[in-house]
Amino acid sequence: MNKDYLPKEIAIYQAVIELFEEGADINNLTVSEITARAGIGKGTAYEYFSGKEEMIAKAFFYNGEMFCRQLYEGICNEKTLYDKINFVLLTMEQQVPRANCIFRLIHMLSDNSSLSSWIKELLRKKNLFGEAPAEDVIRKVLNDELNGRDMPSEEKMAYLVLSIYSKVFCYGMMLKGGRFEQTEQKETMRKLLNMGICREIEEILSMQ
Amino acid sequence: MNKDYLPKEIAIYQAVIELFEEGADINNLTVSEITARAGIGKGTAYEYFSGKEEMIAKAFFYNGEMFCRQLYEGICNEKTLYDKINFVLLTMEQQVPRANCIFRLIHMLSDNSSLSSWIKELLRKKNLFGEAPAEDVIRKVLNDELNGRDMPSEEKMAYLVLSIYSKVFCYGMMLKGGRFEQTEQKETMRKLLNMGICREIEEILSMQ
Amino acid sequence: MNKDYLPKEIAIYQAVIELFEEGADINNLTVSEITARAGIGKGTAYEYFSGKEEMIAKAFFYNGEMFCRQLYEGICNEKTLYDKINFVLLTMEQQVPRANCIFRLIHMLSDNSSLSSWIKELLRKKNLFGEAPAEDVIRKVLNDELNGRDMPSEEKMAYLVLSIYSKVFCYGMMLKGGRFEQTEQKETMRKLLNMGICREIEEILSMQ
Amino acid sequence: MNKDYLPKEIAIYQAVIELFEEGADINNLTVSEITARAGIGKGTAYEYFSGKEEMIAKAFFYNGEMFCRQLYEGICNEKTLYDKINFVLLTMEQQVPRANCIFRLIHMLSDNSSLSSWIKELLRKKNLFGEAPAEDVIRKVLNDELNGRDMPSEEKMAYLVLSIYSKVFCYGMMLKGGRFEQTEQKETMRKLLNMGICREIEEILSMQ
DNA sequence: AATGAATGAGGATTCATTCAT
DNA sequence: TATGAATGAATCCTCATTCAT
Repeated sequence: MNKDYLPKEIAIYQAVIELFEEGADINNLTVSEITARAGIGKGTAYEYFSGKEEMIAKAFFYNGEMFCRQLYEGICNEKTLYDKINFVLLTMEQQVPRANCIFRLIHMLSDNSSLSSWIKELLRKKNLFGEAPAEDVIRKVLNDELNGRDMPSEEKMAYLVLSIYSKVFCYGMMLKGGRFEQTEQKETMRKLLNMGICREIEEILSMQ
Repeated sequence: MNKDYLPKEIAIYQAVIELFEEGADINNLTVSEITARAGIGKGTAYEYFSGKEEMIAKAFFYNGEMFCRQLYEGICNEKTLYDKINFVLLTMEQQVPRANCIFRLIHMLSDNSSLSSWIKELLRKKNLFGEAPAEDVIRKVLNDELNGRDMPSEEKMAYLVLSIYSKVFCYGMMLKGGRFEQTEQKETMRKLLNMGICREIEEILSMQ
Repeated sequence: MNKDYLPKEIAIYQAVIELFEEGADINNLTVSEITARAGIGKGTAYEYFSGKEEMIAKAFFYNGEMFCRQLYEGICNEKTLYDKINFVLLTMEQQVPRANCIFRLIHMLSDNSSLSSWIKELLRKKNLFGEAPAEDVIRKVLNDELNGRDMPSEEKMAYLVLSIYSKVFCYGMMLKGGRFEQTEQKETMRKLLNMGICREIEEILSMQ
Repeated sequence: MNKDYLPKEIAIYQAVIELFEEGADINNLTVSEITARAGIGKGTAYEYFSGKEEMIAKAFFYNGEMFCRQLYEGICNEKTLYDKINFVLLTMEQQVPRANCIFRLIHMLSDNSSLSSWIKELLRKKNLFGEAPAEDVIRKVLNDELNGRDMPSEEKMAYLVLSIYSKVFCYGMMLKGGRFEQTEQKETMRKLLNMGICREIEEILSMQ
């Protein structure tokens, strides 16, 4: 995996992510800050990247890849659909800063910024599109669940994916926004969301 | 309404929104561009705003208010819940650029940028929080629907709001991302989303 | 004349020329140095010029124009051809630093530098080419001399111009290079050059 | 000859000259470009030269030496003064790129650049001054011509050298500048120049 | 109140040079 | 001896903000 990435490259990625998690605004991040944090010379960064934009875009992309991979591995360890979804929601609750990076990445995609172009380019290179990496995970989970049952139409699948994605994503956004501060609130909401998702899957699948 | 806003103030707001809709990146918008588009002198803008950030934040906030107001008026003209939701989804399909401004506003809230602080400050001044303006609308619609029925617990209300909000928001995001290109695709998705929302409301309300 | 030039523009031109005359290498001149010397803000320079190159190229061009104009006025005050040429050679002896700017300008034209492109562009805008401004002056002087005599062929005229230009130019170059240090040396050389030029004109004109 | 130069040294010289002939601006030449073209490592160049300036200055100096040597050999093969001069003018016409390097070298001498200092230093080491290498050749040719006649005064010799040098040099400059595009134009000019030079030599020598 | 010329702090980027291998 | 990865000083240029008019 990481064989694909050179050490200095990763140092830059981590520096960017750390700075972001510490509250920096990516649009005001400076190359000096990044390289100082990464512990390398300013000029060195330019041996690996064409410019600041590439550093930041790739950093978020890299981080997104790692996060999705971990998430997917965690999901695979769970048996039931309910537990899988619960794992995802819990992970988001527990790893708010890491999740924020993902949200920022998704937001970036709908910026008109040049970071947006970079991210889209990176997704294209991996044959992925837009929210696709998350969508991919959801589709895999749904396919596992469908095992032995009738495959619903593509429209219904797309709807299910959107429905699940939207709930998970917006729950995460609201967590970040500081809603649901108390633990019980989160727990209740998590259960309602999970039940809602499971119920909807059943309903869609039972439509003939 | 607009009595609250001075003409030059509005000129700035419109300039910012126009530039954004034409593809400008808000983080690279310059005061020169904004005032040139607004047709006023650069110095004049500083008579009305403390700085660039305030101009942009308030422009998006103003635009969001106007959009929500229009949306709410449209909703009020519809009778059934299904039609109300359909109206919202259709509006988003038909007014992608305007909707984008709203999405950008929502994204801004989870930036670490100073624009984010400004928006939060503005929301606070209006006693609103986070996604609250949208949430407000949803709550009003739900309350209309609940008329004469048992009020569900606050947790369930919060869940319903999140569920509805998330579907509408993420549908809009995907529209912007270029998914659902064909008209029939959009129509099918719109119906499925609307049915899903209505079904869920019924289910939550029927839980004792 | 100077109505064509704004005060800050001239301030930049003079700063560049002064710095050059003080021994600065134009390729290592910095915008900071130039604007500091001109007594204006760094940013201000960019209100008048697209970049450093334009500042320097236009400065030398402006200086060249002024020098040629003065030279031409001086020439017009002299009666005989001999006195005219003597005036030019003397001027070069007495105003070595100013003359250097002209030489540098001429050298610039055969650089592959971007300054070269700028200068060529400026000459083109004035419908002049290459060494043409100097050539122009020489042609005017020759025409005065020819008054009432047969006009030689264009080839011969071109040759005369080249011959006169080359002697004057290379004498200037050698002066700059520190040759002919003693006053008598200069005087002898000046006389020989002047006689050579006059003799050659006579010879060419007397060829049938 | 080349025993004086190490292979890597020559590789650098040729790289610099090639890049210049291909249109590079010497002031924007980078060490990377030079060493890449020379086919040696960047660090290696620093084993042979103290820095970039030395590389470029010595490259032009080396090239100048080679060119002058070849030119002188060619001149020696010609019998009459007219043919010798014709050979020089023809060589310049036919080898414009090579000649350009010489002109650039001469221009460099009147720069205030550090390259200028290097060139001057190199000339000093060879007991030569300024335009001296070219002057040397001219003096030799003149001495051959004077064989058996009265030696003119040093002033007159200096004048003759300047006169010849200036015509040849400025003709080359104009060739480079794109004047005299047609073959016949060049031929006519060459003849006029050559005749002018020969005539002047005769006149100076016949002055008692 | 309205303006826009002037400003200079700030930051991205380049590239000559070094030095560990 | 040969190398090229790493460095950071140096410099161009942008643009938010001010202030004299």
